[in-house]
Amino acid sequence: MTELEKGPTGRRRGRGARERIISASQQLFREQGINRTGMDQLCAAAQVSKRTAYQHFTGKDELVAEYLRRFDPSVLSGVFDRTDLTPRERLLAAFDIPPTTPLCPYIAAAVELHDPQHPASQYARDYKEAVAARLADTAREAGAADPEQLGEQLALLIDGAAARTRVLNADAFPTAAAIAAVLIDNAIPATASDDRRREEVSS
Amino acid sequence: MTELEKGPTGRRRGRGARERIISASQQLFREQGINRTGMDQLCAAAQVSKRTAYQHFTGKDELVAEYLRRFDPSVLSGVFDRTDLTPRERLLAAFDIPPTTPLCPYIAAAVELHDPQHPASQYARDYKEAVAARLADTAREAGAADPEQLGEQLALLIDGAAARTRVLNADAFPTAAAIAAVLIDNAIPATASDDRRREEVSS
DNA sequence: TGTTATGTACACCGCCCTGTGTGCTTACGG
DNA sequence: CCGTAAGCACACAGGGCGGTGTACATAACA
Repeated sequence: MTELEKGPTGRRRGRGARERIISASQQLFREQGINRTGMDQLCAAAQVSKRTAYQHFTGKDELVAEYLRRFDPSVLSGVFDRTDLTPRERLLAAFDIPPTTPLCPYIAAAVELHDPQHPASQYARDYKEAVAARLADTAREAGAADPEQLGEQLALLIDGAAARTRVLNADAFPTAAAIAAVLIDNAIPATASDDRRREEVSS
Repeated sequence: MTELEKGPTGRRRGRGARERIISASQQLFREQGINRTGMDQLCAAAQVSKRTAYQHFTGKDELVAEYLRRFDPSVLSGVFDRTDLTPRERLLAAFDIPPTTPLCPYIAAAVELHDPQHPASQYARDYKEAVAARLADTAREAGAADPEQLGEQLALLIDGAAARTRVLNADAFPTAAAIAAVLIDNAIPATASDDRRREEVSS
């Protein structure tokens, strides 16, 4: 069954209702949250009948899981694949988020679902660990003494900035970037090639 | 830990139903989240009739706001008022949270309510800013070069650890504490007192 | 052509939620 | 003692939610 997983708008037989549903959920779940988005509204936004939606997904939970599963490409890839930046610049670029980003949906999902056993919560953990791993890879490339530690630290900074931005309604990523710069400089033994700002502690 | 009897509000003849309601909401909203806690369940836990609850609070929103408003004493005070610690130790003690703490309820509330105009969201902002201010005060006491910046940075670390703990279901505060130690040491010009501890082993 | 998978339109169910209306019981203060 | 206000028990309204049943329409492919 369902061999229609052709990625680009699977023009198999129907007219891609499944993609429209996922696309609508990407938008609505982000804008309004998961619990505040009803299936009626979602189906209306996707221009899909409710019956069709429930033929593609056994329930809302499965849709939520798929919504989280399909996320990495949009945020993760854009930063780490830039070859025009040095590894150190790439680490810092992770904190240059466009102001359009509302909030990391994985944090929101973990709070809203409130069930660590939920499949979507598992995807959230996977994503968070994947981000930390990629940060660690880049940290290793940059010559950090303990790449795993630095990766975990930078990941924590990103999450902190995301959470704080949400609560305070004010961009907290510059603060996180400043911390990241300090951590990176402290973690890289002695790199003369980079433009790192040696900090003489005020003075 | 419901030690609800005899609040200062018990001036009337009633048996402090209001305090019981707030106490129950403290527990249930934290354990289950706001949206997942119905008024029926809450009233049952508080041993209060639903009618009484709605005579004390015009609606659930008002109760949620009050739930957030009454929080600072339990978490905030315990750390900053310890005179047995040096300012630097006090800053680090903010990351020594007991494992009983589920998650900063302000972050959860901001996600669950999803409305920056909600009065509870305003309380959340006030609290976050108050914590940052107290951290800044302590940082100033510790002799930091830029206390406000350090306070904001440490506050971000706390929020990041809270969010990450929630998503990954694993304690992230040790990592945050390690970052905090680096930031503090970098921010304090030259600690002649030299009370800096040995480097904590960060997992 | 016909079959089958896919999608549509709309009504519908049961559940749980916030919030009320109504009448009754209790505790206190004068 | 009685009066009054706080609190209680119970039922119920109104609505949104997730999810389903049924009958019909369309596109692809044999």
